[in-house]
Amino acid sequence: VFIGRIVEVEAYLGKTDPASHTYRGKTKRNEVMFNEGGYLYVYFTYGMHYCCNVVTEAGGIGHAVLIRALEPISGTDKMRKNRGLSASDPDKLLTNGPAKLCQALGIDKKDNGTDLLGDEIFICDDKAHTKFAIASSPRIGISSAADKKWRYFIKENSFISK
DNA sequence: CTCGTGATTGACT
DNA sequence: GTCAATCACGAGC
Repeated sequence: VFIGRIVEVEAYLGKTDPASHTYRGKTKRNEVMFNEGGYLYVYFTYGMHYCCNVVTEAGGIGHAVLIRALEPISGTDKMRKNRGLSASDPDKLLTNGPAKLCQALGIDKKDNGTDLLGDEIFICDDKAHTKFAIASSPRIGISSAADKKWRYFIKENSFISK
């Protein structure tokens, strides 16, 4: 079992956001994003990578939050194995990027559409870590709407991607 | 250390 | 045919 703290995310706002997969409407690939909030949207990109998003808003809206980085808490040995890293590599290499964290957690196509209220993959409140500074910046790896600062991350956390 | 490029699937024009 | 919300690796400073 894996535990990780979410330390970096990006917002994708459907029809109002040219960089969103759902900007041009519903397709077979992005249909999960049009579910009601609480589902996991996993997409495949660049021929070799998976990235995971948490669907938000009501059904039919098409908004989601891309999980860009985690701070590994538990299960790091298994994550290291999934990533093909050696024991001497630092933990920050395990999950400091959207495709890396999916590989570390073993998330792929089969997890697309997973109900986050189930017992396989879920998000919970972090009671041990409530005080932190949140910073924002332009999103990474996109070519449109680059002026929108919709990437949010925990300031000075060493497990973010940049 | 930074920078440039190759890998390679799926959906849309 | 083109483009995409990326990463790893090798070359060169």
